[in-house]
Amino acid sequence: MISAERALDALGDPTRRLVFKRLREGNRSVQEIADGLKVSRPAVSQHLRVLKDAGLAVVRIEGTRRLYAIDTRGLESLRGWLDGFWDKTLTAFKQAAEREAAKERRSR
Amino acid sequence: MISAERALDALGDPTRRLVFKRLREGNRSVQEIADGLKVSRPAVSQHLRVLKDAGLAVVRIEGTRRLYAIDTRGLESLRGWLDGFWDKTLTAFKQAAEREAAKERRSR
DNA sequence: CTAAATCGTTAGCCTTGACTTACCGTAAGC
DNA sequence: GCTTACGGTAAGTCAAGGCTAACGATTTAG
Repeated sequence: MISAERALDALGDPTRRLVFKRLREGNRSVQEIADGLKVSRPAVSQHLRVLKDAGLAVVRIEGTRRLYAIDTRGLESLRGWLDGFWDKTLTAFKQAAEREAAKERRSR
Repeated sequence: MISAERALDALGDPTRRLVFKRLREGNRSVQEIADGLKVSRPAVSQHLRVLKDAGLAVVRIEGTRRLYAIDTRGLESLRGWLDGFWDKTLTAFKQAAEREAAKERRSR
């Protein structure tokens, strides 16, 4: 099971989001991902590890290269978290509105 | 305009997520939110400021109390970011698959 | 078999930011 | 007026983690 909270923690860093966005361009090596970014290759490597542990990235080893790509399970987990949060927010709003209405009736 | 990146930064902290979740219970004062959490009231106050700046919370002043609630605009921004990311990921996947297919045809 | 390329890992530095304590302003109640 | 409750802000501490530099393992090329 992939934790949405882990994914949120992972995406809470701006540089890591840049790395994550570059994963959309398909299977890329660490070097390719690091090029164009302002941080060193080891930094990118560490960010990729966090993304992988959070279920947001997958690796495929090809010779000495490691090709990273997006793991859609992390995105699905995030979407689920967001949907659930949205639902609970709406029901809470509805209940609050009903309480307000009841209070109105009592005071009238 | 509300930035989804700001929202992601804000939700990248576990304690802040706890504060955010408590906002679903309706209009709550800072003291009420802090009760049940393991951090002090000023800490909660700072978290609320970050959430507010990120478009995830709104305040309503009532006497000496400030009632915080969820700002749905932040959630909508997040959802938009996630949907856009999902779309671009899929199209990138599709393009990659087409490139793979073209390579297959060439090698045959 | 040697050399180069690729990437992970570790150590250490240093910045960021989460937290507490203390203080101050403000609004309501006596 | 005075007091009490509520909450934002400042100052300071401290741990988390992001970064670089150096090293090591593995694979491919020649």
